[in-house]
Amino acid sequence: MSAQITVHVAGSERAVAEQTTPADLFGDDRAVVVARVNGELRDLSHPLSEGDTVEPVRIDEEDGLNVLRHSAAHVLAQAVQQVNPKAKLGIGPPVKDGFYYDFDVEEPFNPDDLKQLEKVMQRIINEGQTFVRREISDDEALAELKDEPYKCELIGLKGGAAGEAAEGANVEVGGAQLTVYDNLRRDGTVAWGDLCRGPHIPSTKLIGNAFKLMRSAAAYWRGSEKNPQLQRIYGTAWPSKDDLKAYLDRLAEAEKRDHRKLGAELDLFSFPDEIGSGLVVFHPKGGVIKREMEDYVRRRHIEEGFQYVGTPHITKQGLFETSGHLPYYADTMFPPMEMEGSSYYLKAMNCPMHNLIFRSRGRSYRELPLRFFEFGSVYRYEKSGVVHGLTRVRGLTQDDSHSYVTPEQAPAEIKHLLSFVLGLLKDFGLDDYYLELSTRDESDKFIGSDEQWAEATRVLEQAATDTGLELVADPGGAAFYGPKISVQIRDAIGRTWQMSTIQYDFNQPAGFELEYQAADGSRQQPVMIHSAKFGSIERFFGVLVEHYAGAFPPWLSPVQVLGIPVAEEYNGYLAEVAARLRERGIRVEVDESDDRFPKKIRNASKAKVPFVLIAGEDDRSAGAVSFRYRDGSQKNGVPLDEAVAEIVQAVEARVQV
RNA sequence: GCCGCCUUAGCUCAGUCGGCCAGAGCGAUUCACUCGUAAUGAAUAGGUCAAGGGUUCGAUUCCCUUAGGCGGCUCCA
Repeated sequence: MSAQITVHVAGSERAVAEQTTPADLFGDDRAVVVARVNGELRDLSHPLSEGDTVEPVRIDEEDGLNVLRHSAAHVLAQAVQQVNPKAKLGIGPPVKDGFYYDFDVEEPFNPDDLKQLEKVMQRIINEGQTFVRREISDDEALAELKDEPYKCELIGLKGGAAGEAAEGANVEVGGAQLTVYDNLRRDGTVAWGDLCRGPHIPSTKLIGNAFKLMRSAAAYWRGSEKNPQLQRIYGTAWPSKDDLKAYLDRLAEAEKRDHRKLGAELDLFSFPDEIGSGLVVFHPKGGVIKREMEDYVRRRHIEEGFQYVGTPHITKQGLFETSGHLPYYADTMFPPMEMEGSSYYLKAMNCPMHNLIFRSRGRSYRELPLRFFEFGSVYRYEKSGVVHGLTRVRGLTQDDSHSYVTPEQAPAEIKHLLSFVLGLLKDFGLDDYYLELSTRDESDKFIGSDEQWAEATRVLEQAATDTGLELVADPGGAAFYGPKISVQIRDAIGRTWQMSTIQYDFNQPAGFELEYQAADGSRQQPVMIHSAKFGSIERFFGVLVEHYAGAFPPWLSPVQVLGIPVAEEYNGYLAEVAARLRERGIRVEVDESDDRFPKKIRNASKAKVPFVLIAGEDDRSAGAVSFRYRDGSQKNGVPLDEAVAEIVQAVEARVQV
């Protein structure tokens, strides 16, 4: 009988034999894949020491899923090197919903390769190989991995630098002690090994058949454009086949909401090649939605004390020199047009022009806060590979505003803007978002003094914290002239997009020598606060399409009411109904086509019209209509007055139906 | 911008291992049907197979270039 040690297991003390492992404690439960020992994740085979606190980690909790996916990434790498021994390993961390592994290979992977690799992976998984940890010195590792140049590079960077080496690199070389994980076959022979911090699941068997390779893509080594590109394979792995299926179903569902697909199906907008990449045209139905959005937001701005202004789409170069933009953004602006001895740029930001409006005459402290607002169309040369539907375009319209305030007024103005922004998002039914605070880092692209930055950041952070919303730090993400708060919203397939922004700017007022006369007669420099509520009307539009899956609330719906006669005989009656609705400002159409009744219902359904009004003999003789709602439910024989009131009410209240 | 994949009718997609007139469904148009809750039937029109160049007796098919799209990476005022 060996010596006893005392460990804390899931809250209670237990005396166990020396060399006891978490596997001994939790081995009966196959869902336990690793252990948390004194707060650190460990393999189930990790021998416990006196006084250790140990907890089981299940495969379906976050840490467990990450370990499962990381192990699946190892199996992928093993499969790749089995098929192509010349493939060099990059890194292979778990990511949201899956994992990836980067490889340096002569030929990029194609979809058939992925199918083949899945088969090889399945064989490895079925073999039930075990992951065995082995400590190794730096020199031994460099010798053992002499054919893996990327791993050797990581060894050189390990420790403090590993976190910066690449996103995910610290799963390979975590702390001071390097470790290798060997995959052992049932007979004890080593099938494969990889430099890795671990931990891993005990056996490849646990991956089961609940994994799938999703896609391949190139990725820069250690995330830098200057480095060579490796070939990345993305995969997903889940505790069970059902979980995998649920995930794939979720992806398919999200794809149906994709605004690019719905935009074409619902005839909202398109991107004609003839115009150019990233340049959208709104069709009449999309135009209705866009106009409703703009009308509402314009009205709200005016209610909040903004003055509507207008500025041109192009400007001479000097303006962007004064604003300080040109040195930073010239390469993301469309190249200039030469005319009459001047260089004219397409506008990429509105603020300099608003500054000129401010500067057009003397300003008094009594005018502050002075708030300018417009729908400003800007053009940005987005790289060809990043243009994406309505969410990343080259021509966009910002609902852009600039508040000119005294430094003392800034905190209140920021609070005012933030609550205005969040109120607007709520009016549009958006709720899946978080706040991000973008600040400066050590880079020299940021201008202004440390004190100015600290003050601006403090003011923004306070306002953001006061909302009580989730706040994520984004160091280095600030504009060159000042920090910003942004609202990040999630799209149908989980990508997040920056929408509203509020930026604190002490630099442009200096560049433009903006000033106002204070009460004591002195001349003072205002602070300007940039804010965009939708951010970009195009992007906001795209997010709305996905948020509602095309089934817009009535106030935004291109067609709010569609009348469907049971037979041609009732076209006239429905035309009268439509006229009454139209008097109340409702967008209403009557389907007088030759289609048969069920076909008309189907078309209305596909068009996601919020209110379908049906009329046949029963309805006409009663002076009524029958409602058919989007969910297929019915309300028959509704008297006309009531029907009109219900529809008008729903539109005015901006509710979803 | 980089890497990979893709581009056939308005839309979704077959097809051509290089060979007569390139197909379907939906949509559109016309005709018939007048119908009570997600597809009535028939006919017709619609394609320089993304564009340009090359190889070939012959290219929508193979090669190159360009444009556009998709998925990532990098970037994102």
